[in-house]
Amino acid sequence: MAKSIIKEKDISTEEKIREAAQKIFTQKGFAATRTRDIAEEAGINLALLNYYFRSKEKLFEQIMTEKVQQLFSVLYPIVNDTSIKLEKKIELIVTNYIDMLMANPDLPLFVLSEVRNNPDHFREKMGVEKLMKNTDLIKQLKEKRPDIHPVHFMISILGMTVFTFLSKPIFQSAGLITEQEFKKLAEERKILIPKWANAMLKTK
Amino acid sequence: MAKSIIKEKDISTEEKIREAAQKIFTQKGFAATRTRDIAEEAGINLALLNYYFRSKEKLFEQIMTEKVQQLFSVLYPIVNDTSIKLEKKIELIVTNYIDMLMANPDLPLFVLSEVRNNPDHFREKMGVEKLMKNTDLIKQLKEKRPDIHPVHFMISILGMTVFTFLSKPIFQSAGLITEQEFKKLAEERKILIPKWANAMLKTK
DNA sequence: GTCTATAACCTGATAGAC
DNA sequence: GTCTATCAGGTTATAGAC
Repeated sequence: MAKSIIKEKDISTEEKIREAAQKIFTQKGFAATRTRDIAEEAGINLALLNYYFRSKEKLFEQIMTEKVQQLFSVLYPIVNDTSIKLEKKIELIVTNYIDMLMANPDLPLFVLSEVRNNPDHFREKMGVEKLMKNTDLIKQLKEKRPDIHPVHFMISILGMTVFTFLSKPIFQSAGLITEQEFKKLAEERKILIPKWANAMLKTK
Repeated sequence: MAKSIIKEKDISTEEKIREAAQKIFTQKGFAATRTRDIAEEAGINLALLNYYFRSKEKLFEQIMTEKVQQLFSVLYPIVNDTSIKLEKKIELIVTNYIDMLMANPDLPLFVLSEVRNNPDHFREKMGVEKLMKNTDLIKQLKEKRPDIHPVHFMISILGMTVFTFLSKPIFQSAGLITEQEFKKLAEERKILIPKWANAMLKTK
């Protein structure tokens, strides 16, 4: 009973550091991040970071593993659900992914960059195989279009979805789009991309 | 006449440094790159780098400007050629872009990362407006599909094209694709993406 | 657990000899 | 122009007081 007295808003120091690290690491990447920035963002002292996580590398590893999971876990429940037909699967993937990326716009660039800098290190952690090898989605794609390698559809659907967020800074810094307009654009793409994907599946 | 005696292979020290810098910067980004790495790659001494370029920042700026140009200049001649009809324009954009990215696979991630880290700094240098504002391509897209904002098509076509190379390290590190298979895949996409883009233009 | 002070190290840049 | 040696500044990590 005594334990329940602890207020919910009292997040532990460890958690404060973790959240600050998430923010800074995903924004600037490993190399450009200074542990001082994380400490300041967390509102604690630099020494505490090493007290809880031992090193910048160790802290980064935790965050990175978490973020990689976040990037892929949206897809796991969908790609293997045999009760959902192909068209609906694509729609779910796109809408769920756009929602997730609206909340975490820095995620793709962060993961792509850090994986590129250290490819073998994240081999097991990503579990792309669980997305691409023998899933129900892949089976459905092969059945519908035996003439085209399913990876082509995956790259195209995810490309149309993710590149929306990757190219955002380019369009924004060129003054071609406001934050408001981007939101509208992203919402529109929830409808457009599945429609287009279906058209792609039918092209002769 | 005397000048022609100089052998072609005698590239200047300045050029050696520039080429080494290109390689390392595009591979690792500004923050993760050490001037010592560049010097070593160029086969010269660290001091020479500062002798020729004054600072890491100045050297980076030169490379970055060059690389941004490289990334966009493929598109300029195509998007404004009024003698090429829409379908052919799309085909040219995709094939030229894939060829350029085959030779420079690190380019997109490098530019996207550095632009994000320093958005306002590259505003003028990129000239995305020259690609998106009042070009013949945009005009043709608007004419064909007045109901859909042309930026939707641009993001989708470039997304399908560029994401092929952005996701390459992911698929590779997962052991899902070899270098050989990737080459074949990229070649196939030169045909597939324009075909799909045309299908997208026709979807009701 | 949390802080201040500092050690140990790394990196960009320069001085000065050749 | 090119090198070696070194400085100056910044960053991670730790020691030690509270």
